[in-house]
Amino acid sequence: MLTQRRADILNLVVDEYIGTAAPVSSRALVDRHNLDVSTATVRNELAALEQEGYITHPYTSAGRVPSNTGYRFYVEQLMAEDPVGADERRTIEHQFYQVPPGLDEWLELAASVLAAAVGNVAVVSRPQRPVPHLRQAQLVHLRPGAALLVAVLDDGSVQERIVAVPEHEDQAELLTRAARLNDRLSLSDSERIRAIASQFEDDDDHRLSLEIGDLVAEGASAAQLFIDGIRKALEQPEFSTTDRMLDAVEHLEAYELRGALRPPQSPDPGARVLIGDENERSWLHDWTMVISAFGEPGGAVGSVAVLGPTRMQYGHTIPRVRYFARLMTDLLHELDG
Amino acid sequence: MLTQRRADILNLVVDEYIGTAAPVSSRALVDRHNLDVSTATVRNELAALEQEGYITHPYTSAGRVPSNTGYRFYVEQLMAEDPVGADERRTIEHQFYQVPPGLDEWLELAASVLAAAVGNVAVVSRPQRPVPHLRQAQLVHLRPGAALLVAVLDDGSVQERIVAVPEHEDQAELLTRAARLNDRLSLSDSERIRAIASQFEDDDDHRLSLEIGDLVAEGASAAQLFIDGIRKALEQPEFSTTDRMLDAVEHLEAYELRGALRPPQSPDPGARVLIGDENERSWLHDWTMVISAFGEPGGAVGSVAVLGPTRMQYGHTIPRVRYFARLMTDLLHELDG
DNA sequence: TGTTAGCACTCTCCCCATGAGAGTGCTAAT
DNA sequence: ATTAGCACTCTCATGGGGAGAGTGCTAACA
Repeated sequence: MLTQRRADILNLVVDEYIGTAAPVSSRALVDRHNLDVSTATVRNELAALEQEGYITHPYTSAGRVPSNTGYRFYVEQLMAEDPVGADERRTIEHQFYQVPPGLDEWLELAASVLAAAVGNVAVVSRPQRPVPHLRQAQLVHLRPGAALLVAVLDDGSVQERIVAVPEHEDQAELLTRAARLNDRLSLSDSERIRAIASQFEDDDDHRLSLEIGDLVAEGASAAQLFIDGIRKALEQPEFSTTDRMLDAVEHLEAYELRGALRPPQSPDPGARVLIGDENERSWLHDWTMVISAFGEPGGAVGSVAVLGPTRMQYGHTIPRVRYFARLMTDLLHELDG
Repeated sequence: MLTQRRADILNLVVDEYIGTAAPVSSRALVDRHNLDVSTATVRNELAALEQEGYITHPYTSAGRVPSNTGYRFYVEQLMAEDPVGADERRTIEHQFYQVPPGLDEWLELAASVLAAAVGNVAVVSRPQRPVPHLRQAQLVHLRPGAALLVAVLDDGSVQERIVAVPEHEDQAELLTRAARLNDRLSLSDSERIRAIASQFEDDDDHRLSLEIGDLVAEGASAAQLFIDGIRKALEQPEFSTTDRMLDAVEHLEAYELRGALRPPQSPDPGARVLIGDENERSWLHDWTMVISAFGEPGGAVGSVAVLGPTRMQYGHTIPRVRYFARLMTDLLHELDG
């Protein structure tokens, strides 16, 4: 366990480093926070903190830089949170009421506003149920023999696919067919739908049921993502060389991020912080991800996340991620009436 | 008009510069293409070409670099096209048959394969009609008083929105209502729908018609884009400084690209080439865009485009953009049966 | 008149030495 | 336990110098 003074110094080191992105010297600590000890004493403490693994040296005689362990300790014990003030809340919420109400619009706006608030990449995923159920299927006649199958799921997402239908059936007949299918399949998940499919005597009903089952299953896998703030994040000194920037650009795409966000099972009131290699994906080993879930337990659940260098304004970012998750939960409620 | 020899030399300069990204010297031209004149003669010709604006000097004594005028002349008169060979065709087309048939899948694959083929950014837009018409609308009951309005347009796109419905109506009643609306609105464009809306006596029918009109109008504005190859493009020496790379990253997003691609009115058999400031958008002044349209005249039309530095392998890129546009047209046919 | 050899001149780019500056670690004194 | 002092280390910015690449010009040549 750290002595009080060491903890205080560690706190200052992390704060300072987060602010300046430059290794922190004993002199800087003493001068800028009028400690009543000398630089030599601070140096001794710094050496001790390094011994215990909370900070490191980039080279022999530069200042100190927090290690991942240091950040972890900072986040758990030291950090002063910078809460979202009433004014800030108002400004943010105001923006949501200026946009036509709609889930996608709000999710996109959330990513954009959050990114601006924390100066890093923000990612918001469209909420979905872990196991979506069919609400209604529809067949839209395209031409003889082909129709667009549209499935609306209970998390509000819409999946579509072109399917074959009997040559002679027109839109009216397709409506009857869709009604028949809905009667049997509505409110079932993909497993159930596939099971029921085999009970249809009509070959086409059977085949279409399987297609519907596929669509419902697809709805579970591909959450739509809203991403913003890439440019801002890349401006930070961590990406001052083109190769680092290239690596970042390569991974900051929906496809990769979807994997990193992995659908949450239920909303949680706090925010998880994954520092460096605490994240499984190796491309994130120089990144920190602050992530929270929103939505109703048992209902559709989405994620709000911020990605940035491990040198991140934790005290600022974490409350904001938490706040946005709560805000999205509230907005979701509003949509549900 | 350029003398034959000057044109030949310009051709070599552009070829060489495209290949090496380094200013081209008189020595390089003579050595690598065993010209039967001396470097001094070549230098005279280069000076003349510079006089006429086809090439420039980065500084007094470096080699020559093509100007935009030079590229333009090259593309129109000099360039040797590198046609898409039978093998290459086979390899590419094979990939499309390995993927489950579906418009979105194919568009995404096209962006990816094209990007790989030309080593630059590829953008493919989902085809849409200039003035889309409603094919069918559907109301999916969500909870008392609210439903998901789903509109399928005649270019196959699906738009959705949550709308208010009378409190007491259940799914069955919504079906009847939707049928009634479809009867009147189906096959109309947004203008027409709005006009018809006012003819409904029922207030809710009126309001819902307007909502449907909105959805159809939205379908015209926001073409979905498939983008790939950013990383590859950014690896080129044109983006060797972080600020240039940042600028590129900032603009290579769906939002910006949508503007640059502007929906084509009809497919054209060739490919347009916009070099540097031939493109209106100022952020593209260091870029070249090769763009072609695909689809049916009078039907849904999309774009295939490649974006890269003005120093681009035109002879390689242009035939491939043309080829992919044709390929997408064919695949579209296939989907239409 | 077009072509060429020769040469001075220009500009970049890499290398390296240099020195200032920042910061530490250690020792000895308090 | 703290501190002053100091030697030592490492980075980074600066600038000089030289090699190299390439041009433009001139004068000779076919």
